[in-house]
Amino acid sequence: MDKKSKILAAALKLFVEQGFHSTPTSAIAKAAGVANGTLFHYFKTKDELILGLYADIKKDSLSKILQGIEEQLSVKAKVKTIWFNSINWSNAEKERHNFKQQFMNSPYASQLVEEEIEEELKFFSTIINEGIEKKILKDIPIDLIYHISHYQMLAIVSYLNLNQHLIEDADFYELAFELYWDNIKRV
Amino acid sequence: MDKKSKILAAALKLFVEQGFHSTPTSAIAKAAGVANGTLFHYFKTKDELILGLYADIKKDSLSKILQGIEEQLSVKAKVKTIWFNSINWSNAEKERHNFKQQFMNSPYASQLVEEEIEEELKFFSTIINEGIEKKILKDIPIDLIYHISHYQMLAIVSYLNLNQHLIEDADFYELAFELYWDNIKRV
DNA sequence: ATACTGACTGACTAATCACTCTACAAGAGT
DNA sequence: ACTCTTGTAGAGTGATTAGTCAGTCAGTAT
Repeated sequence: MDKKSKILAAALKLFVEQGFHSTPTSAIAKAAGVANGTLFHYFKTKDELILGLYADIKKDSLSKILQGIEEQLSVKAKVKTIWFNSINWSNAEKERHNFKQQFMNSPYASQLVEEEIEEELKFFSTIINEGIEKKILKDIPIDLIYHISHYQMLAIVSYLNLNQHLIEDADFYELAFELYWDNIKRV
Repeated sequence: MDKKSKILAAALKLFVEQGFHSTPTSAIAKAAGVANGTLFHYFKTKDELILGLYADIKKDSLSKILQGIEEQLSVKAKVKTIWFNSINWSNAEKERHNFKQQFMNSPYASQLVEEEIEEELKFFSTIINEGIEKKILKDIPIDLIYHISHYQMLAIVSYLNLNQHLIEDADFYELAFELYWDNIKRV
């Protein structure tokens, strides 16, 4: 692993444990096993490191979430795939998930360009749109469906964190997905 | 307003704007119009101030959320009241809401005693339990319903923040509540 | 009057922080 | 052999921070 990756990995771990501002750059460098100056060689400022780490994580999450989406799948199958991918990613990448949440709920989030926020929504929208047109999904605003979907997944991830024994329980996922699907499907 | 309240108010504003750790205690004291030492007279450490502010906000939120709950109301009416109260509180107290979110997603959250977290759940549980027993609500774990409810409200609050024009739209609230109710009611 | 209390002050300090600077090493291109 | 670039190091710096401390002052009880 090159030093830049080591710095990012160490930063992720420490930020999640201690928060952005109570994690000194010196501690990150030390944990990464590099010199103080090396950190600033790769990231001009601490903020750039934080923003860079977020961008990194978002990219990773997005690519994992879109895996296995095929055009010919039914709307429900597509939605289910995204739903599973999202929750699996959050379960598998707890630190990254926590960082994302901490970041999104911090004043840093407002430093993001609007466009960046929309990237995930853009993809989801296509599928939701298809569902609405085919009268499979409720005819309500797309970004309302997106918000509800996003937060329902967060709810499941949070619930699973408190009930670790369910993480391997396939039945639970089926139940949770059907709960979600009932919420957005047309009746 | 006494100085302690002024300190809490100033801290709230600055924490939401700049985050916990990039808000110096000196800035809080200045914004509150008190001397530096006064802040430490009321709060032994900065952490105690942050934790104290959270406790304050939680108390306020809880009391507002429980308003108008009467024993003789139907389960649906009770749930609806809580749902409306919660969303109204978040809309009206944006800064407090943001602080709560920032706090809950930060490493500070883990400093909380388990009991404290459960306070809100305890009240909600009684109602959910009644609903399950009367076969009005789905027969799934109470804290799963709680998680789904909590996050669905967050979704609506977040959606309203991006669509301010709906904040006064009574129809929207009815729609959003029915969406939620469909999710948890027995079919 | 006297004594006492506790809110309040703001200059002060020791520690910590983000970031800079100089130096050096290894490789690549000429 | 020569520079030029890139990566790496870590001591150093000026600014900033949380928290302290010695003391002022208004109010209250005796």
